[in-house]
Amino acid sequence: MYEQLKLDNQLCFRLYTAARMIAGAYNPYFEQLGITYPQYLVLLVLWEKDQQPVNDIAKRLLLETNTVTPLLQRMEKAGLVRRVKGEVDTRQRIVCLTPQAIAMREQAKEIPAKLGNEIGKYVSMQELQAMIPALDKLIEGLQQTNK
Amino acid sequence: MYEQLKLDNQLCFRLYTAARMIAGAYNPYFEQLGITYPQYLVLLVLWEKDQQPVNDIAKRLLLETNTVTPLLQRMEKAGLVRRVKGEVDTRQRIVCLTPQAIAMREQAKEIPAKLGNEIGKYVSMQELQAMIPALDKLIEGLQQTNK
DNA sequence: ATCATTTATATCGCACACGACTGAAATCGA
DNA sequence: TCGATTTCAGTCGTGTGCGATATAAATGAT
Repeated sequence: MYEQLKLDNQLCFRLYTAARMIAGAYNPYFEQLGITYPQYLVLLVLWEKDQQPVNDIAKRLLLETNTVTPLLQRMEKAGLVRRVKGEVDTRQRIVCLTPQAIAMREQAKEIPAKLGNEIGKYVSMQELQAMIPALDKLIEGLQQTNK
Repeated sequence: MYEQLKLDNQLCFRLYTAARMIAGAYNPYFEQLGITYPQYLVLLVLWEKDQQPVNDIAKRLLLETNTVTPLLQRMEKAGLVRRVKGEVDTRQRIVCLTPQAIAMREQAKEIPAKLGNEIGKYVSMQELQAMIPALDKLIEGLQQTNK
């Protein structure tokens, strides 16, 4: 009767838990670098393309600006980024990597492979890869719905 | 060279985002009930079996007690649970559903199906079901590693 | 029986996440 | 051109998550 309300039947709980578990597995590596998982995501975005306004970073990570702003402020305090006033559009704040954060890329380079090894002990890469299209469709769809 | 550090190549980012998106999709329903997603998870656990100590709930949700305790305190303040001293082991706090929370089960019954419809617009149930074994293996594996 | 260890819960501090809202700058429309 | 609207970034309040730590009760060892 309440079959649907059983925890074991809920895909969402698994996604929620898996995300936390992976973040936990990343943590030892991030600790060495003095960053957090969301800060790592910001670095990924900026390593791909430096000097982006807050909004572009937020959109890329599918986060709200009121999440990203404080995140960037903490990263600035930690010496990872600078936030300079936009010249074309003065409302914007352009986020730039510091030399320290640029150098950090070399350290971080090995992390995904290490995580991959860790996770690969438990799940085959094939199974993991197979999840990606479904996740992308889910994200794409709900992202529209939620706004 | 830094191919591994591209956001698009990261499974973890997708899990993290998908979990947030689904939570967002749940929110309209939870708002009506005056609960949050983690509180809903606690209710799922207690609807299955009432009167559990804090530790059992935490273990079931794979959360730390220092996450669950404040969660339960908020739920107690909201009139959803009572936390009574354990009689056998006085260190324990047995968490009990209030009549209000028991009644809420009827309201909540429809939620998973509604979410299923929502998500089903974008991803087939088959694809979603197919992810479950991989997620379970991943969670099981990392859960051990992370402690 | 008594002391050391373990266990159950809790507190504290910090870092997200997000809804609601604000202020200032850019843009749009008549 | 000039007032209305939109956009960008930000603040504030609330609710998680979790590492570190505290406290009291239960358990184990001698």
